[in-house]
Amino acid sequence: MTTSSTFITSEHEETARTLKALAHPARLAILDYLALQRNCYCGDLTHQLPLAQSTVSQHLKALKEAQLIDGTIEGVRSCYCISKKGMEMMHTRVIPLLQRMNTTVSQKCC
Amino acid sequence: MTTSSTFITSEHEETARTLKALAHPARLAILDYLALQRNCYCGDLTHQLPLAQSTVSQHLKALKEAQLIDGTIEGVRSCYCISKKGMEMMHTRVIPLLQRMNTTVSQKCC
DNA sequence: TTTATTCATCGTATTTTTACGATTATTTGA
DNA sequence: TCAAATAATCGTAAAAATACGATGAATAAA
Repeated sequence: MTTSSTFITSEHEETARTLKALAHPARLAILDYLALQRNCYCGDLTHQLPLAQSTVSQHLKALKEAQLIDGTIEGVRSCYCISKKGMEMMHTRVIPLLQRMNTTVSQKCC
Repeated sequence: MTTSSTFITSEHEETARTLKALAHPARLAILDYLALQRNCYCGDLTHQLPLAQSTVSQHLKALKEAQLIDGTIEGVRSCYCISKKGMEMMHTRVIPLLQRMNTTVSQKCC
């Protein structure tokens, strides 16, 4: 399903990619933690989450590929934080799309 | 991953379920169409989307189970529309969670 | 009554996601 | 130099998502 028709736009495809990266309880928890703590290491998350280190690393990779977080190597560790660019995208693309679904809904329609 | 720890809250799990239902280009397109048209039948969508009728029906089911749309049988057809209740949940749960990720982001942090 | 229309559901194949342990690479500390 | 710590990556197994055609159930039209 990468076939973009006029009905399914590139906006739908791009937004769906971002939403897919967000759509996991562990990844939401990681983002919430980062929002609160400003930044953290992979190990911090591995201690908090009921998941193996390799799984946490994998979730971080997914968030990074979706440009929702940034990661920097600090010696032997990796420091992660919420991506400013990703948050901009969230406010310019994702949230507006979700909000415009509300426009014509006034009462029961069918 | 249904193990709710103190780190992964029920809010994260519930919101992830909603986001997962949203995280597909065809489903976003359906919701966008419903927001514009107010309501439509399964057949309308099947004509528009590059997908088989059974697949469209399956996507509609996913949206319905996530309480994002309502469906009513009208004779031989099924009429779908955006769920008022689902939109309320979007504004009280989903969007606030996405927005609070932005709070502590001011500049590059790692 | 018979036929056509519409849509949900079933069965199934394929792909993707999720999770884990093991391994590897890098860096720090002894 | 050698051992420990940290995190990424690899290989892999299991589960979930996605898509399709075929079928079935219900209604409407002939």
